[in-house]
Amino acid sequence: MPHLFIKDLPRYECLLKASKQFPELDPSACEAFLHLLRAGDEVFLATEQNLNENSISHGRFGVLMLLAQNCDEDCGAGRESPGMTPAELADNARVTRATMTGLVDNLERDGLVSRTADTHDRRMMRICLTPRAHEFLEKMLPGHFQLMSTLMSPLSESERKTLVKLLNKIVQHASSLAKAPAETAGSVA
Amino acid sequence: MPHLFIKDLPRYECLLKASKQFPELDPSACEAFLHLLRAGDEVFLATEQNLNENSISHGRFGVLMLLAQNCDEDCGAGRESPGMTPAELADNARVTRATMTGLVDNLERDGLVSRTADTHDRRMMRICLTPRAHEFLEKMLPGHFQLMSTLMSPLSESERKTLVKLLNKIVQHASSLAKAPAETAGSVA
DNA sequence: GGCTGATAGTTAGCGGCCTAACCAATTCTT
DNA sequence: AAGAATTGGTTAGGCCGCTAACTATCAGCC
Repeated sequence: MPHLFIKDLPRYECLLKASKQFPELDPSACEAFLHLLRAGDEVFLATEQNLNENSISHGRFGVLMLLAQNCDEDCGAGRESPGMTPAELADNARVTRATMTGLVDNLERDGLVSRTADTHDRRMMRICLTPRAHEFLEKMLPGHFQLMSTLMSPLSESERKTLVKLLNKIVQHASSLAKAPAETAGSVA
Repeated sequence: MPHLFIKDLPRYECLLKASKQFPELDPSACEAFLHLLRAGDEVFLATEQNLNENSISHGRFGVLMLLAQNCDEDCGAGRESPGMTPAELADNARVTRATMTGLVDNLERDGLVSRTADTHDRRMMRICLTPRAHEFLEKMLPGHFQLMSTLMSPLSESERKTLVKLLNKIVQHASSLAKAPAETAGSVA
């Protein structure tokens, strides 16, 4: 399931050569793009491996984290019903509701979440963490956080700040592209 | 299919707060980690959307690119049989052979690649691009390269170099972790 | 020549991602 | 109050990852 379908990134000379054939190919942009995908993949796969050793998928783990976070913070803030709805979960996890149905199905089957009908709006369901899920998170989260620290350990504090700054520039531009794709892409060409 | 299952990244204060509860959580590492996943996702999704408009998936596109590259370069270098084997493709694309079988199945069904038996070793297949695939790539690659340029346009040349340098540090460390996970993780703790 | 083991490719089955289509319940409109 | 539009959740079917098990072919060794 990697994002980047290449084992060995092309050398810069190859990109230069390819840019002769395709004038649209900007070698330094291409290089940065490929390295970004590669790095994202690499750290993703590292954490996924860790999650798999705890017998959970990245998707299901994400749902548990969302529930843990929103339970802790919003319950105190005066929410009437506990947990979250599948629609909220899907929205926050950036997947479709259909996908969330499947994730919740499997989490429920494994006894990590519970589905209960909302009392006020009978269309809605409330998804809540079970005690078992809390135990599970308590046990595996330290290792997960440790791994994130280890993965980022080669960078100093100031390097991390620089990295975040550069990545933010890309993300902000990309998300503005997503809203008006045709015009922006055309104007740059 | 995002790598990062969170719509809104947590603010730094939240990470600080969480680090009180979990001493293993290094807020700046966590922040860098999340931003890296987010940025990788964002550019990946942007290109995927572009590929989908050309009615091809990222996985299949990767296979076509591998074939296009290895045809051009290795045919001249004195390879006896044209194309690549499924095993070579799977290895280079970082997926299993079973996955590659499926990808080639669909590409063959769509008339973009051909499967022929190797004459020397009857266990092997040779996968080749069809003329239709060459046409297809000619038509859609300029837009793909253009999009990569656009996505990286917010960064200057020197910023791109810095980004690549930082990402390389992470990747090199991560891949060394992958070979000896237990010891390295332990020693850093 | 005929075992044994390694290698290439496929198949079967599962998880998780998607879209499209579908009901049930709510809300808006008139 | 009754029909229309919206919203929440699920289902069905497809693609694409994976592992495990299988067949066919090749290579080595007695």
